[in-house]
Amino acid sequence: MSAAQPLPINATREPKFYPLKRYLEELTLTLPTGAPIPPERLLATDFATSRTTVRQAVHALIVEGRLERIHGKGTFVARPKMAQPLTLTSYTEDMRARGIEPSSVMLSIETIDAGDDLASRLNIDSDSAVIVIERLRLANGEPMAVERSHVAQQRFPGLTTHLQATASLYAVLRDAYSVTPASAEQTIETSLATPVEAALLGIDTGVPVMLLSRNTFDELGQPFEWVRAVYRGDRYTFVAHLTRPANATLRG
Amino acid sequence: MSAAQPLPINATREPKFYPLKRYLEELTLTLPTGAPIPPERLLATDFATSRTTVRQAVHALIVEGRLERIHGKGTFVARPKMAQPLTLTSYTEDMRARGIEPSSVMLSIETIDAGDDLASRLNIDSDSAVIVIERLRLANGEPMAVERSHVAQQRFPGLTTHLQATASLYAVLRDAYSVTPASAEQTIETSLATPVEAALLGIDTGVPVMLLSRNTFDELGQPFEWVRAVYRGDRYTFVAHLTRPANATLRG
DNA sequence: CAGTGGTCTAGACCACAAT
DNA sequence: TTGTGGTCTAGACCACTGC
Repeated sequence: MSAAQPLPINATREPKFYPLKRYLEELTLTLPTGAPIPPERLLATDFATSRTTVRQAVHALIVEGRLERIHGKGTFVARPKMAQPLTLTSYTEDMRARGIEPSSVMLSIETIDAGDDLASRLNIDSDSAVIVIERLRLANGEPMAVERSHVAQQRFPGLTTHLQATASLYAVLRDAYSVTPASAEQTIETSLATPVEAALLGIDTGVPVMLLSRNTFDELGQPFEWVRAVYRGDRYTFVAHLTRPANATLRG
Repeated sequence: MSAAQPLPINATREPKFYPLKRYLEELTLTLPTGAPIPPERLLATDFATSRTTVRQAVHALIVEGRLERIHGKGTFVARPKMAQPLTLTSYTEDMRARGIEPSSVMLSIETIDAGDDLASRLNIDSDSAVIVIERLRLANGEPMAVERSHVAQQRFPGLTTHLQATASLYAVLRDAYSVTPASAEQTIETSLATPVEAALLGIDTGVPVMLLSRNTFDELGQPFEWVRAVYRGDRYTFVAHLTRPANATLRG
């Protein structure tokens, strides 16, 4: 750990929408879930500002999961976020454990050429065929994530047919191919919803989302799946339980 | 896993800034890091749109870490993101391991009353004193995160004095109090930078950030620290290595 | 000084909901 | 039809950089 450094910190210029945002934030604390806040045009005149500025404040609270807009109806106090643990238990298990009814919608199953990137992630040849399974994940009927799983076709022959019967990929892999996930390497970063993702998740284009990328390994340490999933940033919190690596030095 | 459900998916209406965003995204791939893109006013006339719309496209790419704006100079191609592993190794260790020079700036040390929330997180009384340590984390001199650590004063008497000598909290806890982190529970969610956070991190108010909240436990399972940190969403990716819980059922 | 990004405004017009 | 949110515009004015 180095000592203090010259600090290039700028002055704090508070944007004009910020006081309004704080006002609305407090309002959401006093109002019950589902209660409407005043219309944008009224807030604009009341706070002597433009509607654009009002919308900035409202937008910030929507991204933070405090407000919800309904086109033509109004803007309302939203329900609190859900938590998603960072474990290798399944989406179904995790949701059930917290009393949420999970479901999935199969959006598409297609076969593509691996290409260099997918080939190295799945440890296969670049010209191998890869099955791409796209699913929408829901919790209590509300869209939560769009998930795209990639597996090697040569390793799971007939997988597409098996998936006609069950939507559960991991159940098929376990029952038909005796493959179970043993470990995974996962990254999480912020991203912005594309128009397609936004439409599927029922959010606006360009709002912040959590981009999850996971490489899943079997008991032999072989990668058998690569997943790229987009989670709603306004409805999800990821939770991780950490333990110390055996050889770690701790100085943080 | 439930079967398919009625799909409430809206039509994909692509916003006007999206084609321009794609154009600029490709441009960042052909240009080297640090190269400027055309000025906003020029892009507006070239693409027959308003400057507001141009700024939306540029903003999206800034949030994604592809572009960087410098006031009065221009907009430039940014460097790629860094990765932050989700482990209990220290910030210093993690950064050094990937060839990045870490540093910290102590922003403030103060003592406050615990209150109900902090009391339950640290397993102390509500009227106990809590030491709050706020630090700015940097990598190669660039601000990466603002971290606020909370520890019980009664457990670490004289901590404030110890911290005058070293900025490293974990080193002091280990050397002076024989406390080492054994496990932690951590959550990650998206948030928006407040004006203060934005000023410290050198980003704009309201851009997406990663909000990390961590409760750290010692070898006896006692919580000794609660941390709340804000990481730049445009510069960071969190990485987690997962292994399967012994009793987990896997059906995902 | 000219050129760049930063902020904010007033308003037009569209899309959707409720009546 | 009225009232709500959704999108986009043209432009004013400010702040900063570099000459």
